[in-house]
Amino acid sequence: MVSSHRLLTAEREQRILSLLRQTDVMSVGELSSALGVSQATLRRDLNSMHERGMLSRFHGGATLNANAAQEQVFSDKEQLLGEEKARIAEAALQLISDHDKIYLDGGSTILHLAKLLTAKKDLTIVTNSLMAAFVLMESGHRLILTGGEFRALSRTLVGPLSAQILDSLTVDKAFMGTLGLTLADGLSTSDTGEAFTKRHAMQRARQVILLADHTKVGVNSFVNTGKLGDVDILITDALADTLKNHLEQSGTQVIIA
Amino acid sequence: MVSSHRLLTAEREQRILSLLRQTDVMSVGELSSALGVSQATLRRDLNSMHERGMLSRFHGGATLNANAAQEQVFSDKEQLLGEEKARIAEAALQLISDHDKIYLDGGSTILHLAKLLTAKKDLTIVTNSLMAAFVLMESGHRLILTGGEFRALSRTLVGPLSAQILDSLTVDKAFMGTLGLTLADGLSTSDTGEAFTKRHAMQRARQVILLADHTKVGVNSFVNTGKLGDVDILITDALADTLKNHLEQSGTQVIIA
DNA sequence: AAGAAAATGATTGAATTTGAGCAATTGTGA
DNA sequence: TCACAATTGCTCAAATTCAATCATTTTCTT
Repeated sequence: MVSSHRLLTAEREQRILSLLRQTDVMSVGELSSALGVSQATLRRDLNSMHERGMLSRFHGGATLNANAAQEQVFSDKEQLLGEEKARIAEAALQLISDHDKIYLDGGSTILHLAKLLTAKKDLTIVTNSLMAAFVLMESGHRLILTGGEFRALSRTLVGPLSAQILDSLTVDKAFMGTLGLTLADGLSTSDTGEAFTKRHAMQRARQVILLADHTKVGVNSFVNTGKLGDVDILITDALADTLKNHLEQSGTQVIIA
Repeated sequence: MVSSHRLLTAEREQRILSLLRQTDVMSVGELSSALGVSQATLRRDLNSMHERGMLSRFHGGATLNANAAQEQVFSDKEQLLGEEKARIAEAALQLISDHDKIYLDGGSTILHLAKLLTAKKDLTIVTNSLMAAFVLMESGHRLILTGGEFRALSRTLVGPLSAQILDSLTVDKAFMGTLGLTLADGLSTSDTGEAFTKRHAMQRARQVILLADHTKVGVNSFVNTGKLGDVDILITDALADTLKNHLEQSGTQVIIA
């Protein structure tokens, strides 16, 4: 909405990151005089960047160290629809509270979300995604992997073995991805092992939150992984009104990010 | 820059760690004068860092976590004794045939081995090591992770949860690492969860192969993980004749790489 | 061009951090 | 075992930083 403002703040953010890369730690005062803006503005910038997981905040300044390693890691298909997925991930982040126990499914949208979790404190994170595990390795959160057979295509752990651990845990919220989503057939994916694990994960969560960009809507993949009714909240970037109304009438909250 | 800038929390923490890496143990007084802050502040820092597992506290001062000193970050550790570990790993590779089902433990020596496995065909690899999993992600081998709680220091999956999958599988050969190895106390490691997983893994293997460089010999860490008699083959880079004879007489084959 | 919306900078009270003093605890050596 | 010294955790005041608020400026929309 305010594109030229964004350019200015975006420029500041770039310079903040650049300065932090040079000098690991900087105080609010140092940064403020380096950029020629007031400390109030800088605090607003730092807090906003921290909430988006771009840096670590502490009393008196900021640092990049904690999540510096994650920056360049894995830029596969994250480029594709990066904007939309980032927005969906940020909306999902708002649903997470400190001390929550959550499940993270595979997929690049959820990988986006994983990178933002540094902004939260003391989470218990259960996941079958090897990439998410990699991102969260140094996060300080409690991290539990489901185990199971590794599927190279999605880089997730799937199949009957994965259910052994999964079935013995319960989480507050499960953040799920999907390959397809239709009114008639519900959720679907391409691999039977993957579907098996998804179904078990969704059963073990008090609340199921589906992250799906608009390209997934109307697609029916190969194996069914659940009904739309299993989803408590759908977060997407765009959705036809008819489908939106239908979902909301059947009890699924829809968030357009 | 501003010359009179008080040290920020993050800055102090970095310098504390850096000082401790140079000088294993430091007293509160030494650290306080080295950083130019009061002892009260330093105690608060040390206690906070201790709670986060970054160092060990004792009456009068602090030291790097007993484990951290040994296990540290992988990039550092892989350099250390790289020659010896590479030779041990190559000797271990000779014991693996195509189509084998094997278990890979954590540790940098075994990570070396994992990197060599591209030379083999159609292996089934079970592991609790996240680093090994990353190395083998694109290898084309069948890869199974045990699951369990992630332990940052060793980057492995440990604890009771890991046993659920482990106990339902059987492998031909288990390639194990260790932190300590003595005639009297057998194998030992620093974490109870880690020990639990190691014991289960060794039980599920027809043949247990221990990879340990000479720095591990004579060391007794914290938790016992098994007897020397549980080991079928020991691969190391150097071993005193007395110990070698003793092992061979009790049925453990010794390979000096 | 006028009005609405957003960003910025200053101000103020609240919250956090720091350092010093003091009682309680721990470790040490006789 | 006892006493002595050192270390620790605690509380309190001073200093710093933070979050919230508001006037002002800038930018966007109509």
